[in-house]
Amino acid sequence: MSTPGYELPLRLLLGFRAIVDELHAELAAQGHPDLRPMHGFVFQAIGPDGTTAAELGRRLGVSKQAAGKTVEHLERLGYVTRVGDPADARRKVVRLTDRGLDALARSAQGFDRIRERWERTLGADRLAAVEEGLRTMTPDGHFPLDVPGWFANL
Amino acid sequence: MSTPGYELPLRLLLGFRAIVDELHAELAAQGHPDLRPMHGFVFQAIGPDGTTAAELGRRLGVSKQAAGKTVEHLERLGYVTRVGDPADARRKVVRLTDRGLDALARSAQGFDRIRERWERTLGADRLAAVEEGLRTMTPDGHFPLDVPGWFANL
DNA sequence: CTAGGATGGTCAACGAGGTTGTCCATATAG
DNA sequence: CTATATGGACAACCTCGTTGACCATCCTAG
Repeated sequence: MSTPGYELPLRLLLGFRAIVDELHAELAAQGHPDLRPMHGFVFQAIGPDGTTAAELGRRLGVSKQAAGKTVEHLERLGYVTRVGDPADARRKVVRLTDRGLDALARSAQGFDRIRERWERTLGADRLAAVEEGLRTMTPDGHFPLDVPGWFANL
Repeated sequence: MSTPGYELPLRLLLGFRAIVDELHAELAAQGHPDLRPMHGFVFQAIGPDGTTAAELGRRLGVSKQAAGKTVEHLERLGYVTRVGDPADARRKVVRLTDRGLDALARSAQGFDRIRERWERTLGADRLAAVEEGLRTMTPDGHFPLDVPGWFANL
């Protein structure tokens, strides 16, 4: 009786979830209790130069209205601001605030800490084997940002 | 420059997504277009002998009401039936129909096929290293069904 | 045998977050 | 200048998970 095929995707999901849950517990303890898993993808999609709600919706794989609601929510939480574009009166550019940048930095540090914990538990070689195997089996290059839209249909 | 910590969860998610998308495409082409990715895990949780909605909720980590709604939905799609338990008039046992068993069998075969493809690409030992590492780092026992809500809400 | 607690199922209200449809303001191409 | 495309906002609706409440049924301790 070999390993059943369903175990692999299940473990992948559980691993992702375990890391994300741990990260958000850290973030909550560091002054970001309202951040949710999808917000990291939203911050990445906004990018350093900011973007519009419509463009954000395209990047995230959701409608512009849904993106607009998310932006409004993050604005209430103080993570983003919307400023009018002098070059185009229709556009309202969404930008990360200092608080948003702080959350982004803490997320990066948190992911590094969690990886170090995996490394201590598994050992450097076994963790490297996992990462190397996943690197081989998953597409390289740009990480897709349409995760929120994809997750909704799960 | 060592591996950034954010790569691991991203690769885990990408791997999960790749497998699930591939299986979903197969199932849709085999007469199960309404089956959504997480339903396979629900079928696994129901098991060959059937269960109650309350027990299903416990196994999936959601409320009994949510499990009941999922059962109702799967019942409309023809994948499960609910039959009264003669030994306990409170219980309504959820069982897989022939269609449900067919979907379960095709899912299992699909997952196995995809795992074999990973094994051919990575080699048996490297795939085993990935699975073993994930097995070490992820908790046993729960097939989380609340994934969409988890991703958006917490 | 009965009283009290635990368990299973269902109904109702709510919230988060997504969707489509519509409308208006503004840009831009022909 | 006009026609089309785009960005933003509003409204109605859907899906799905949650909690709270309620009732029927089982089980166990007196």
